Amino acid sequence: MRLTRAGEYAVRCVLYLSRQGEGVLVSRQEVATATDTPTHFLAKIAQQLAKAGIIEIVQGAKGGYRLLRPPTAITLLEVIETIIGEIFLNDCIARPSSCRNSLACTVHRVWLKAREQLRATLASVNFADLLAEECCCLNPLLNPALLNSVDDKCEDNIEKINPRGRQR
Amino acid sequence: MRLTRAGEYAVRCVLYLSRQGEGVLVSRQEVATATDTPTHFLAKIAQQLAKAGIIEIVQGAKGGYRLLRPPTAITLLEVIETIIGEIFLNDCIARPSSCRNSLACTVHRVWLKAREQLRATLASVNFADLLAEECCCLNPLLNPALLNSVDDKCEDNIEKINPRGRQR
DNA sequence: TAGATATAAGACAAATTAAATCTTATTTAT
DNA sequence: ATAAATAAGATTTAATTTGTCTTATATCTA
Repeated sequence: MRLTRAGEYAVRCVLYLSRQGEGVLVSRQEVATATDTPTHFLAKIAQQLAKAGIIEIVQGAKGGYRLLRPPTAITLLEVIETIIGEIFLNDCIARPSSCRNSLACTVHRVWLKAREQLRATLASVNFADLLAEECCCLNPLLNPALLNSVDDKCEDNIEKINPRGRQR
Repeated sequence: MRLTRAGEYAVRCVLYLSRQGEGVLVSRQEVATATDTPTHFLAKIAQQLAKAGIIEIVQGAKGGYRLLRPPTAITLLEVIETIIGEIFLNDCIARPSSCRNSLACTVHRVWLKAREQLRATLASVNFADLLAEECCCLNPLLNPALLNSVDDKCEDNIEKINPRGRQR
């Protein structure tokens, strides 16, 4: 029950392109190096992002990728679902035909709420928001707008999970 | 990004035991048949539930499983995390050492919120709640308490996902 | 106490999914 | 034309999930 690595790579890719600016052409090689993504894997991810109208792929020598929209117009949910498909959380909701037992069906209502909440949270953040801080764990100058929209116990949680701090 | 089948089976198992009542001994065979779970797979799941103090396993002839607590004292989150482990949603939060790129780290804050919301939603429902209705898709007599605690657009969503209705 | 019946525990195998790589083809700048 | 870049998809590798099997142990009943 977690985001796949392909999803993580896609987020990094769009974030990197957002930092360079809308419409700026960046080579695949540069993106791959900067985001620590295997080049050929990035190619596949980029193709999906292009199909979704998030980036444009420029072929040929001096080719590369460029963001097609302003970072404010791209949500985290959109990028993630472009790669891993619509989020459903459980089979019972995703493929109702797989649910042959009425007992299992009893939990539908809860899963639907959980799913909608999760999607709403991811949809509430765009890439300009994400760009506003280098890293939420290290940067002491937190963006107030972001603080409002998300859990303000972030530091505590990160501390709890990883007491030694994040490594580069 | 979804609940595993083992998790689904665990929910069905605890739900079935809840229906029989706290402390009532039910054979593994009966649970397996009723919940449509492979017997040996159920055995493994039951062992985890037992370790977590949710059920008791009685060995020997006339053995089986029994619920150790009232259904009101068992949450959906507890059963699910007993089987699939603590919910983290993404690697970056689960294993901070896997996050070598500060770009990826920027999304930590959002994932933490999403994760806490999801866990809170699953923790807000106990097995007495779940037992209150046979199946949220079919039973017209919905439990008002449940309706308050979860998304009231359930029917619409289910309709949207599966227009032909749920099959047995 | 012996035999039957049930679960315990964990090894093992199959299936599925995810991740990464590789190859051939195509596109474009120079 | 050539070089440099991506396209597309086949293939491989790895990880995870699911399911099965075997041997051991416990308990009821006769």
